Amino acid sequence: MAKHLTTRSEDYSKWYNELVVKADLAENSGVRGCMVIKPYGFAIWEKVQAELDRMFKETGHENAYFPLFIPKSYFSKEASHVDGFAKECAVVTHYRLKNDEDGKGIIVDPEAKLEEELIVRPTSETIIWDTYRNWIQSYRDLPLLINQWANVVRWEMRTRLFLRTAEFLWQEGHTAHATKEEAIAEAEQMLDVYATFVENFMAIPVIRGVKSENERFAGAIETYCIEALMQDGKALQAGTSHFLGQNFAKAFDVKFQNKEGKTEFVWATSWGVSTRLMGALVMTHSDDNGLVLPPNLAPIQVVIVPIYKGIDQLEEISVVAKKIQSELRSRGISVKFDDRDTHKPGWKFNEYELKGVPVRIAIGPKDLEKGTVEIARRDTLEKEFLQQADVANKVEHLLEQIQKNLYQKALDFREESTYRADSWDEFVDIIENKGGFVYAHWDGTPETEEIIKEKTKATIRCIPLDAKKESGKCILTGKPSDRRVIFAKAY
RNA sequence: CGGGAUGUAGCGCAGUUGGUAGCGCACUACGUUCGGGACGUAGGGGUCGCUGGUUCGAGUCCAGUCAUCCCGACCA
Repeated sequence: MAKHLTTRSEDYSKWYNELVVKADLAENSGVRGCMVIKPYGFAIWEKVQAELDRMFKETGHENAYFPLFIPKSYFSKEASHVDGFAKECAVVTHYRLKNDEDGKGIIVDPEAKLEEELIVRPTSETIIWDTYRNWIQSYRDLPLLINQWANVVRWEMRTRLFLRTAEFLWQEGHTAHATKEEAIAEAEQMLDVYATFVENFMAIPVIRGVKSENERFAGAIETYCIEALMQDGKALQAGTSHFLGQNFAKAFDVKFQNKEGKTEFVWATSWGVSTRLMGALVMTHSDDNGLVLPPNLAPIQVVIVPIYKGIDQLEEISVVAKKIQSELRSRGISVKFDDRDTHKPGWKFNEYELKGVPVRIAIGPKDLEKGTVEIARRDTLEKEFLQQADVANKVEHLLEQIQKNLYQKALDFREESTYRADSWDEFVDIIENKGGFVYAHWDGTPETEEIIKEKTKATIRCIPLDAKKESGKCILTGKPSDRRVIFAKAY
């Protein structure tokens, strides 16, 4: 499983196994790439949800929920949108089962055919905009700032755990605005929310940019994105925010009266991040010992492992452990005291390393004598002894340090893996032999991008928002270009 | 949908020219252990993906079928 997810040295299966397994659906079901998220993995996702949700609300958004099923006809209303999703939709055609007359089990009742098929949402633009039509009449109803936490289904030809599963969890924001400027500002603001979250909480450095025409979301005028670089040198799109113009407003006839009494179409945005972020987390930080979780996202930030012989010694150690646990908890740190007597200390050390717990505290008989504990950090695997009285201060500080260190390490890696290419040969050499981000000039045409993709498998990840004007020549065609864009092989 | 591979215990795999279904990990019990995945002893667990064929006899040979994985095309 997950053999595609390789570091330079090893594959990620054991890391993933802590979080997720491939869904064990019935054989012959034909459902590929569904996943079961295990409790430990889901706890991380819940932290992602909680923090993002807080940030959405801080920027004025509200949550709502729309139906899973979308009537087929909704999809015919926005042409480019349906083009983008038509090939990967799960379609509900019947609503009833019955016993097979031959007694061979259950079959779909042919008489229970739906008059209009239902599409399991691959994304909710269509049903949401159809609903918004009735919610918006006046400029006073705007802006409409709504987010939905949901699951969606995309029947991909090929799936990859976390990165591209048939069903995945995500949030999708859909907003309506009175002016173009306001909608663009919203799309940019949400990109900023994503970037801030991913960098500060997930400790994953990202580049903010806009997509080229080829990579743009189906139905969008502009797609803003954050792009991250994984340890194997491939790029991963970590989040997108789209300025949809009036495309959906026109397709679904969503109009409002402005202050002058004139009728106008609204301006729209949509934005989303998914459980793919979990894949990014694994592929950014993990090492050969397992997961490495940034403290801000770790369901368990500190684990205390007692080392003991006999129940008497465990009781003595427990007194110290519980004191430390409550000290740390009073500072808002999540602490697990693992006093199971079913596993040995060495086994536990390995288990929590695999799970990526940022800080481990071990307390044994020697520590009881000396009033110390052993403290180990997951990111560097360094260990040291501390006086018990100093633990709370030290750990609080250490968690901050680990958070920063992980970000810095990832950033350093990205810098080392970022290149500038000025000729075609140079470009091909880097893409094929080194991987990473390549800043290069491009003539701005979809045709050129397509040729580069065919030849090297590299695509334009984004046109960075902070790109400086610089005149140069397209690496493929030699035509003039006024700034560099980022190329990479992507997941 | 093209190209390659694979389906045998919960997981990872072996199974020779056809002859009683195996190994490692995990699991259960008891004992000794416990500062980096302990050890011993005794156990439990399988219609060998499915269907059909050849044969006295099929995990093994043949045909079909289903599914999965990897590489492409498609995509967050």
